[in-house]
Amino acid sequence: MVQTQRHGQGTGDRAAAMEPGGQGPPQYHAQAGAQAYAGIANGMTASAPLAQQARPQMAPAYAAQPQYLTQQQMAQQITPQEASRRALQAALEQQLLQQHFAAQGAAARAGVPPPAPPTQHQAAALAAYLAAHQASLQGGLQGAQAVAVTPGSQPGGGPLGQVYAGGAMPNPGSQAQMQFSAAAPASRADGASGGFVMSAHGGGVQLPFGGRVFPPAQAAAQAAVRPPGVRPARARASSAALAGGKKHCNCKNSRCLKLYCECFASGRYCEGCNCVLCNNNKESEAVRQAAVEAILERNPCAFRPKIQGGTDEGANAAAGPAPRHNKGCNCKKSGCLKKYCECFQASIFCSDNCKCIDCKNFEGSDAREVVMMSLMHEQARHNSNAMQQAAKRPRVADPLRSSATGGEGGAAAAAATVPRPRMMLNETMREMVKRGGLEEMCSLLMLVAQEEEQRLASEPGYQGLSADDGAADISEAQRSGGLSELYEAQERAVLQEYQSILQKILERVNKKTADGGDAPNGAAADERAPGEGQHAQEGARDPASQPAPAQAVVPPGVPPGFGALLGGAPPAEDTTPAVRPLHGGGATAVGQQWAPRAAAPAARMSYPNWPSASPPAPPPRAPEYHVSLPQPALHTGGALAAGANAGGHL
DNA sequence: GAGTTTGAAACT
DNA sequence: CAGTTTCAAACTC
Repeated sequence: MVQTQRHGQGTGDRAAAMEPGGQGPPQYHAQAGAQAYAGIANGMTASAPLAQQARPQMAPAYAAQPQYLTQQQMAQQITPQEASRRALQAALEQQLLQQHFAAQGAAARAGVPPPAPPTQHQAAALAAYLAAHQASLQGGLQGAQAVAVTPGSQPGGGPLGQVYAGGAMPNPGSQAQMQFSAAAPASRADGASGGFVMSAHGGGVQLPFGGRVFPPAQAAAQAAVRPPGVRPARARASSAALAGGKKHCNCKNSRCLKLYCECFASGRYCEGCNCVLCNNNKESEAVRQAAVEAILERNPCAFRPKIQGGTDEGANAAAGPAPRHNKGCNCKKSGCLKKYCECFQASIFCSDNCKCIDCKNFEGSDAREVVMMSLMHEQARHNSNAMQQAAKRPRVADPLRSSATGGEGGAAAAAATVPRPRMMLNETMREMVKRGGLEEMCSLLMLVAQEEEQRLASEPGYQGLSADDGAADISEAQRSGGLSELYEAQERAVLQEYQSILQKILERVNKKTADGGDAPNGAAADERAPGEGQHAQEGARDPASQPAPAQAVVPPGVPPGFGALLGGAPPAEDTTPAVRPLHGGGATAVGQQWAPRAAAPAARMSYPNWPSASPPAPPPRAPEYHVSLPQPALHTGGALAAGANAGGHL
């Protein structure tokens, strides 16, 4: 497995750490790990069990040291930290392989070329993640991140990148930094991205070339809602066009060498973008490197994820720090309810870090709820349309749909044909909220919901919408592997949740009526005179008047406010049997308005391709890993638990 | 698809 | 550090 060695101790500034030969902070070398994972890329088939396939492939890389130890050997040789690290790696490795094999299966069903196996870069990314994890265990960092920047790209495979491990440190200023090396070449033969930024928040680790590795607890939830390889259609297919979860930029003047460029900012080479005079590519590596250094000189944290902290999946929302934007937003006109706002885009509430004006992106904001419902409605329609498009499309092999892009051309095409949201409806809803017409709004929403229901009912094969069948439908769709079935199930679940939310709003209106108050709830507070600083005006955000906001913690790619859809029900079919969450994904009580009904939890859904901030780093308080492996049990007093208690985990 | 709006990044 | 300009994405028509 990965031999993460700590060669030094201490702290240091990031810039110094990145200077070749500079006096470094702790150096971690995950070379063995990258080599080990190289075995993953050797082309395995989906016919044999994962473990049976992975292990033999990896064996050569570990030839120098025993890979499988007896329990006695383990007890003698393995420290608790090492045991936890190995367990984590095994779990992540399994996910990586599962993603790959599932994608293979999906490709086979769709008649498209199989996806490329995990690359050495992915392996290196994983190794970096593990290194950061190790650092967090040893350094006691809270909410540690693994951020890999500045690809080394030395021919023949020099240092692949830099890993920065940081986070909310118990001791301000203390940071552990490390460098990992990998035997893998610094860039893929196909010229794809060389650099990457990983966010090791609870939302998982975004691997450099698509794919995402989740901590065990989330992996199960993810697997439960979406068959790997099946991508929901996109919300917007123009500039937000995604490939493997990546956006394509359209930079014209920055040469993709400034942080304006999302590709560059996220550490990726531009690939398939529409940019002009792009220098963010392998060929211009020298120029690119200079740009990276210049930016880091100006701001050493420039490539760090903008969103930090938070809880895992919201299950323990009250227990951990809420995710927040590092710098905070400065929105003036959008009310922080449009994707101009980085907080909103990242699916988090605005925080004290923000300097926004007339902010409506806080917990309990009715204006936010309206926007969320609008988005949800749009998403339901969107999925429905995509489903119909997919159903109409004959399943034939399309040579133009390359595996490199995840074979999502179909989804893109479907998305491109999706009609625009009902702007009039949205405007009407906003107006109603301004006037305090919650009841009117609810009536309207009811009508829309009925319309959707009737429309769906008119479609052949529609089974109707019951209160409890959402999850079962999705599971069934997964088993059948049908894209259209999945969308159908998703839409049903969305409508179900939609129904639930409407019910809640009506209950609130009724309650207010009963209480003798007819004020439009938070809407009145939301609609304040523009120009007033929100922190002065938002009582809801005043810590003295309201408890700390339990942030809506949602996985990356989930539309803001959809968190309640995701966390709760255990997967109908646990696809990661070797991994079990320590604190299972219990029902997520994210903001009271959005909590699913206890009696009829909605099916959890995932919207992985929802355009989100780059890098996609939402949720998260560091997850508490607990992995069942054929290794000594991780005793609670061990590193894992110790790390968790100290917040020193990823 | 063109034009406008918005807010982050970059610059002064 | 504040104000201004540049930039690209989000949004509207």
